[in-house]
Amino acid sequence: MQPKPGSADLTFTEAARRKQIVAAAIETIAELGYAKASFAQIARRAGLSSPGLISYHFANKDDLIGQVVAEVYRVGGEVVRPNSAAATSAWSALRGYLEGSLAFYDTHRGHLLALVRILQGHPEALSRWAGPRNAAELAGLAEVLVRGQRAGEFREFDPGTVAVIIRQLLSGALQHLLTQPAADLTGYTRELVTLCEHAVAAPRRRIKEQR
Amino acid sequence: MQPKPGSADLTFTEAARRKQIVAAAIETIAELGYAKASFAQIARRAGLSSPGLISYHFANKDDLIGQVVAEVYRVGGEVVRPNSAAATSAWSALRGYLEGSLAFYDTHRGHLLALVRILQGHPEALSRWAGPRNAAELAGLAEVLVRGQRAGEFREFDPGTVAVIIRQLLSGALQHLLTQPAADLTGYTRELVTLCEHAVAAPRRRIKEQR
Amino acid sequence: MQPKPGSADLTFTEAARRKQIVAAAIETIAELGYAKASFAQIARRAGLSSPGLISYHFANKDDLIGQVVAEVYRVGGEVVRPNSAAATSAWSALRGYLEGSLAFYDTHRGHLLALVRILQGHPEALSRWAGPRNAAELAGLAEVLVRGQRAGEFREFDPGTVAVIIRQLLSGALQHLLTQPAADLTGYTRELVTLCEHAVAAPRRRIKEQR
Amino acid sequence: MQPKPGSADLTFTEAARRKQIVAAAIETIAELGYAKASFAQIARRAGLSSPGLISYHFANKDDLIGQVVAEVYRVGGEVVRPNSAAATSAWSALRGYLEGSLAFYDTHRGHLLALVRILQGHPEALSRWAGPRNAAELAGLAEVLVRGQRAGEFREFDPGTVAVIIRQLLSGALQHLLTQPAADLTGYTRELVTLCEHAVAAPRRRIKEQR
DNA sequence: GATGAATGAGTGTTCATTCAT
DNA sequence: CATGAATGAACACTCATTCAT
Repeated sequence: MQPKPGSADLTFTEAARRKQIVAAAIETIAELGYAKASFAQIARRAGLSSPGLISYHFANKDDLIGQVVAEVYRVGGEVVRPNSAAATSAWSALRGYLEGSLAFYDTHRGHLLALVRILQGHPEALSRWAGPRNAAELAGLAEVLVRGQRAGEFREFDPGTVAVIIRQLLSGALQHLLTQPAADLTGYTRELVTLCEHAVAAPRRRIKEQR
Repeated sequence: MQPKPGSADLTFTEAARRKQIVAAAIETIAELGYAKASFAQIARRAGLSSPGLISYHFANKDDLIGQVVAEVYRVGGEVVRPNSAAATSAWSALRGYLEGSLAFYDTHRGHLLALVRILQGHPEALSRWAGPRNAAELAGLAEVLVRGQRAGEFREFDPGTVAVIIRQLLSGALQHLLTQPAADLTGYTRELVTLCEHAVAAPRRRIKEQR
Repeated sequence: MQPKPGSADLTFTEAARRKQIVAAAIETIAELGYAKASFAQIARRAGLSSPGLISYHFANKDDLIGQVVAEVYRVGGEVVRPNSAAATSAWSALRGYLEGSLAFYDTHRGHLLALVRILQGHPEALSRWAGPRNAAELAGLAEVLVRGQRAGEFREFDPGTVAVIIRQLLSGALQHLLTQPAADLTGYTRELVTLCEHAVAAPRRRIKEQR
Repeated sequence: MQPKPGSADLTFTEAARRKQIVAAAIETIAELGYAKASFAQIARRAGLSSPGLISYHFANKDDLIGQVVAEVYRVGGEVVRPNSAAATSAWSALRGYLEGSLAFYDTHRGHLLALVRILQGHPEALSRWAGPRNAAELAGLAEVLVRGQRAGEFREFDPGTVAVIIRQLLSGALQHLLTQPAADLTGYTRELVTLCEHAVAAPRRRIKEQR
């Protein structure tokens, strides 16, 4: 009945409408929370004449929400990736990833607020949409850690687990940012980066004095 | 109209029913998420004849949810506190807090899943119920950090910020646990504790070689 | 199941309870309006342990409300009747009835507020409870009017109709009193009595035979 | 969300539906009383598929009820105004107002029954919807009375109070009409008009014998 | 493609009434 | 006689979704 998301056969206006609706959905969810982001509200923000139009362009509410999640990850990937890709040492890659992520959180609060609220409000959002993407991100991060260990930059630890922990430090930072919008981001970033450095760094030339 | 939560003057059956309903609410929210945890669902799980019975025992949905939050924090306090109270050094107190929290997360996944979903789904849950409690917990944690710094156990850092970060490491661990129920908790705990140790420990006898 | 209102076989405590509940019902309805006067509210004001007790003593909500109406009319009859019974001329009887009614309205605002709210809120209250009583009152009033016409005190008019109109002047006055509690009752009474006098008095020839 | 009552931008079907629902509400309230006039009952009478449709067209129950009140006053104004506007003398204006009102009451019993029941059943109906309109009507009536007094048509009295009393005579007549649908309206009207005439008329050609 | 009217299941909450104790 | 727990129908209101035009 509706045009399906098979991205190939979308009219131009189709695609534009979908983008417009996704953007309105992000704005709405960020503003009202997931639970109160009804089609009516989203349609109002998108300047649509009726909530029915959303149903016309998306198969489901889940379909729309899935697109929203995809959009946020897409933008995030675009922004953060170059930040760590250019790095030479593992630590500078890690640092780039941390700082890039935090900067992205700061400049795209609306997107991330929407994402967080979806992940919180939709019981299956995590497993359906975020899970795989997070796994990929985690894998990339773990790879950097392994590289750092091999290069002697990082101490011994289980790279998978530590990757998870670092990832969660970032989630925590995001939470902090969204909850306390006035927080001192620069100071927070510095403290977090330093903490990570201490947490993973190999004891420099100090093997004998190890406790 | 309804018997109010002034815990003093509750009938025995009243108290039992309330406990039963709170338990069913925890179960339901853990299973379905906050948004879909309707009185109808909770009543079904509690074996009640009608959703109206919940309204009979609780003034509000918020009243019930508040009781759920209180219950989770109550249990958590009971389990975690002794773990760090007995400690002598700041580091062993911190370690006890970390390990105790993680153990509690592990043994009470349902409770914590419900709590997390409430904090995510209810727009005022954080400010109304969790905020004060978290602040108290953070203050206690910061105090331990300061104690450690004075005793020379911990390096120099801003205790408030690092307390926030450590708190978020625990939230992250909880998230991990709830998301990946099959994860190796023992390994994860060990890694997290080690990471924290490196993150906060003072460089022993290495003041001169400081970066 | 319940003791029926057949007033004969009531225990002493039974009767006392019923009076108490009726009084609480009057108070509640006057205060909250008919629609919000739930058994729970009435029971609270009566100091009863449960709304169920009202159901125990009255067959129905309608049963209770009927008793409330009866009580108000009973008190009203007791207060107003002597006021006009002692009169000699028809006009003084009429005047006594008017002034007595208004005085009763003034001193028993709670009772009358409850009565009015019942008559307004209960779709069948008028036909079931108030209708017959009003008819009786009207008949008495018409009788006075006829007496006055025969005595040459009153002009020619249809006694039944004018009785209705005078009755409604009183309803109007009551409405006024309940709506504007600060109104000047004395002035209002004087104006109303004068108006009635002009409205029914026989033309001229009365300058000499003035009341 | 819903089309708002800004009567300008209503679709044709919108307007029709709203009229239909208002009409059904009037019918329902007249029949069942305000308290039992649920959306379900109104929807049934309007032939709607679900109560939800009413919520779709009106923001609130109060919104709907407000429209009902407005409608009744609108119709009433249309019918009664011309009746007294054409008058030359104060008395003929007053008479026109009385007769016009009574005629309107007679031909629109359903509308007025609904209005009365709303004013009685809704705790804020009077202050919110009827109060201002009644005040305006009273002011107009008092003006006529003053005019009559200045012209020597009416005796001395407090115009405000007598306006209230006359207004209440009409309310009383309405009450009578609604309560006793079989009553002889013509006779009643004649009697009421005569009574008012006597009640307010200046003693004719007896200026010298003035009390 | 787009519109707006409609649908119907679902929400939390209230309340008279019942009944075992 | 009295209690308090329980019941279930009813309430206004919300919302994703459908569909004729």
